[in-house]
Amino acid sequence: MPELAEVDAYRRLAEEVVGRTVAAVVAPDAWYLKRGLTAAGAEAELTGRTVTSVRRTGKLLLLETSGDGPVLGLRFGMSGRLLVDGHAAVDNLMYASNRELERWDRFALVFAPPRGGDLRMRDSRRLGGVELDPAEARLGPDALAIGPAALAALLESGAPLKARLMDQARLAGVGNLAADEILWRAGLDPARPARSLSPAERRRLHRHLRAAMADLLARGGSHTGDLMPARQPGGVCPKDGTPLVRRTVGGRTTWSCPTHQH
DNA sequence: ATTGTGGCCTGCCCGC
DNA sequence: TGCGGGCAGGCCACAA
Repeated sequence: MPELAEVDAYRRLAEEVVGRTVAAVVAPDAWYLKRGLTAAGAEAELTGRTVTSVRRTGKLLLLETSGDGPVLGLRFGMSGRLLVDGHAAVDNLMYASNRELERWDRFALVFAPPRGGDLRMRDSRRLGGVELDPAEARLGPDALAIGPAALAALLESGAPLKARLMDQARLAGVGNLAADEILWRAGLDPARPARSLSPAERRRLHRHLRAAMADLLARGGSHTGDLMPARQPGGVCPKDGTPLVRRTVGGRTTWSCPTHQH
């Protein structure tokens, strides 16, 4: 479930390793290394490099390294957590075990003295991954920064509105929980064709997109939305009390209110 | 090119 | 008490 809100917390945590130099790479899980990367390759490319800055686009966390070193791209999938010096950024992750087991450590940078310490990815379900120099251009604008014109452009499609919001190539950072929250706040039916929105509805969507993402970020997670507590069997709309409807839209479990979402 | 589907992976929870 | 099946969703390969 790490969506934009969680990965941004990871980014802030990862700031603590800026200025530290990689002494060793621990990559015990070959599956976790993507796009041809190997443990030996990661070791060769990263050892001796200093982390110079940390960025985030959508759900992708990026660590820049010194000299002509690679950009390290970290994806967290559903259950990935980030730990720096043994501390986690997010206490409670939905749909993932919150137990702390070292056997779920899939990738780590160990830093050289004097600061030492380490940065670890702990991912029970192994849906995340690590790559060097990820193709950042394949991601759309970040959901916290997208403007109304860019949003209007990505709505030029007959695909379901929700599928469009979750298309990371067009809008980076909105996951399933955030999408439900945004559309619930905006009063829009997730299954509507994206291009069917009127100009007024597009403006409303843009406003709620920005506000909802900022709220989730401030509250500390994509599971902190106002819709979230009702997003379960028997749940009723927190706005009007209508029993929520559960459907699959865009291939994802979708909860929405049949009364106020049109 | 665009859009939709299935599968990856694993822990957890339910019902028997 | 154990076990099997269903479920969660980010992402990618693949099909239409």
